[in-house]
Amino acid sequence: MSVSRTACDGRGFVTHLLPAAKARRMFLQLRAEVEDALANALTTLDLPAEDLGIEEPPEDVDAVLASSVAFRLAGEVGTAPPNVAGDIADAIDADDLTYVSDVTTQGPYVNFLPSEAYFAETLQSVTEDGFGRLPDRDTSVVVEHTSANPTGPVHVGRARNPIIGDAVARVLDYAGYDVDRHYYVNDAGRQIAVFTWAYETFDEADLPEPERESPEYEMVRYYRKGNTVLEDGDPDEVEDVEAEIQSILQGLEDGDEETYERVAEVVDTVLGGMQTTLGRLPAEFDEFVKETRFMRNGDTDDLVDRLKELDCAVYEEDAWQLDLSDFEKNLVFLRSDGTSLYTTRDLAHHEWKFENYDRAVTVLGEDHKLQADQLDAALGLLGNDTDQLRQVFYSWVNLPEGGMSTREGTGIDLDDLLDEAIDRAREEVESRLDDRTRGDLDADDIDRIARQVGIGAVRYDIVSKQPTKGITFEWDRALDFEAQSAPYVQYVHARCCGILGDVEADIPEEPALGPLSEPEERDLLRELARFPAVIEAAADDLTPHTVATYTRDLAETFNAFYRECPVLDADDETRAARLALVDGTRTTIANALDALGVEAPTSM
RNA sequence: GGGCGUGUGGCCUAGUGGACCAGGGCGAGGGGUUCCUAACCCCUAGAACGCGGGUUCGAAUCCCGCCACGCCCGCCA
Repeated sequence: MSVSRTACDGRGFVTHLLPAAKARRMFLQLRAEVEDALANALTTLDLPAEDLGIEEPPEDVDAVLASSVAFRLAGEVGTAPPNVAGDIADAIDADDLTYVSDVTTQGPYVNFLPSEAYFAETLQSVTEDGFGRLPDRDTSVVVEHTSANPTGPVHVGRARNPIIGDAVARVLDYAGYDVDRHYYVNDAGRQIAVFTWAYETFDEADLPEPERESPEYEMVRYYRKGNTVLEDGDPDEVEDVEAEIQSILQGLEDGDEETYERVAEVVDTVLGGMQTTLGRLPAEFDEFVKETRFMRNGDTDDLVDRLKELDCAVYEEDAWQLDLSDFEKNLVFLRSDGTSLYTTRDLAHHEWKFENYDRAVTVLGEDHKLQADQLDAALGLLGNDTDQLRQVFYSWVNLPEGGMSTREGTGIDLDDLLDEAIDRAREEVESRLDDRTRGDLDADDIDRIARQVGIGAVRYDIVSKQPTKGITFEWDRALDFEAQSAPYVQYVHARCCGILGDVEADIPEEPALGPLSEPEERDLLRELARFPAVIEAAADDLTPHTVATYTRDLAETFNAFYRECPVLDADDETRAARLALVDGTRTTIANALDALGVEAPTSM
C-alpha cells in the first residue's frame, strides 16, 4: 500500500508532469493512434469511418489491437472481407506511427503490431509509482454508498454495499476524479422513532447479553425488543407506543430541538459502532449526511412547494403526489398529515449534491430500483440535469435458508465473517511456516498477513463478481484462499517483493528493453500496459469487478514469466531489465489492488 | 397480474455482435520443488452458453415468446 500512497501524494503536481503522465498510458496512446490511422485510411479509401470495429485480439495473435471493420464494408465495396482488410492495411503506413510497428492482415482482420517504442515506454512507465493513475479531470464526484439504517450491527447481507461502493470510489479516484464518499444517514424514519422509544423505555437488566461489547451490538437489543412488543404486545399498549412513535416523528418534522437530540443519541451511538466495523474493510467516509439536515434547514419544505407547482402534481386522498407517466405508481411526496416522506427528503438531498458536485454516484440494493427511477424522474422535472446522476445496483447476499434481517436478528454479522476470515488465514500462514525458504516471519508478520489475506479474500470475493448477480453466502466459498482469490493475486505481489527485497538498489532508473525478448517477458509487458485502460473503462462503466479480473490475468501472466525467466541469476543486462519488469509488476499489482481496496502484502 | 434483474460443464465465474466450435477456478484424476516463497505451475476428463423462434455474412452477446429464480409494485425506508 505504501507504493500507491506515494503516488497519491504526487497527484497535486499532475499538471506539471503532463509529458510523463502521458507516457504512462501506452495502451491508451496506442489506441488513439490506431483509431486515427484507421479513420484516415478509411477516408482515403472513400469508405465510412463511423464504426472502426477496434477490438483486442485473442491471446494467440501478436497484435495488440485489431479491427473487424472489413466485415461490414465488404458488402459496400462488393468484394470479400479479406480483400477489404488488405486495402485498409495498404493504406496505412506504419512508418508514420510511433507505437505501431506493422499493420498486417489475417483473413478479414486488420492487425496492429506493437513497436519497440511501445514496449520500451511501457517498461519505463510501469516502474513509476503512480502507474495506472489518469490525469486530473477537474471534476468532482460524490459517491454515496452503504447508507444502511443505523439500527444495529452491519451484517453480511448488506456488506456488498460498502465493498462495491468503496471500490467504485477508489476506481474513480484513480481515473482522475475528485471523489468524496458519503454515507446518507436515515435518522428520520419510523424505525428510528421505534428505536428511540425502545431505548428510552426498556431497562438494560431485562435485555439479553450483547453478542459483542460494542455500541451497536448493545443498542440493537433495545431495537429488537421494541419490535417484538409492537408485533406481539397487547393492543392497548401498542396503541400508546404508536402515539409515542408518532410524536417523535412529528417532533422531527417540526424541527423540535429536543426530539432531535433524543434521536441523535441513538443514531450517533449505533452509527459509531457500525463505523468501526466498516473501517475494518476498510470503508471510510468523508461525510455522514443526516436526513434530518434537510428537514431542519428548510430545504424539504421549499422542495415540497416546488413539487406542488409541477404540472404532474396531484392532490388525491388528502396527499400530494406526482403522477409520473412512466410509472404505474404515483410518487407521494406529502402525507395527508402534512409530513414528508423518505423520497421527499432524498430529493432535497440530491439537489444539494448537484449544487456541490459535478457528478453523483449512488450504490443501492436492487430493492431500491423503482424508488431510484422515480427519484431520477422527479429530479428531472425539477430542472436538474440527471445525466450527472448514476446508480450502481447490487443484489442482496442471502443465506441458504433465506434473507438476513437486523430486526429479526437473522444473519451473519460482518464482524464475525471478518474474524473468521482472519482466523482461517492465520491457520494457513502457520501451516506453511515450515516450508518457507525465504524470510522468517515474526508474530507481527503473521498478524499482518492474516489480516491482509483474510480481509482481502472477503473483499475480493465480493468485488470480483458482477453486482447484479445474486450471492448465496457460504462460509467455505467466501473464505477460499486458493486460485482466483485475493491471496492468489497478493501472492504475486509478495513474490515480487521477495525478489526485489535485497536488490532494490539494482533496479535501473532507465531500464533497457533490449534483453527482454522472451515471449513471457513481452506478454507481461503487454499485460502491464493495459492497466490504465482497465481503470478508464472501469471508471466509465462503474464496474470495479473488471479491475479484479485484470489483477487475475496479470497474476497469471507474471507466474508464466516467473516460471520461465530467472531474474536474480540472469546475466547483468538481462537481470537489470527483468528487475525493472518485476518492479513494474509490483507497482501495478499494488495499485490495481489498491483501486479495489485490497491490501498488497510485502510477504506472505 | 405488471416492471426490473439473473440464468454459461457437478459447483462458482469471465466474456454482452466478430478470429471464442466459449476463457478461468473449485471439485475429480495424473504429474512437477537439489533452482528468485508450491497460497504456484503443467497435463487429463467434463458445456446443446435456461428452452423455442427470429434478425445478421457472423449470436453466449441483439429482438420476440416461454420457463426458473431474485427483487419491486406502501401516505415504510
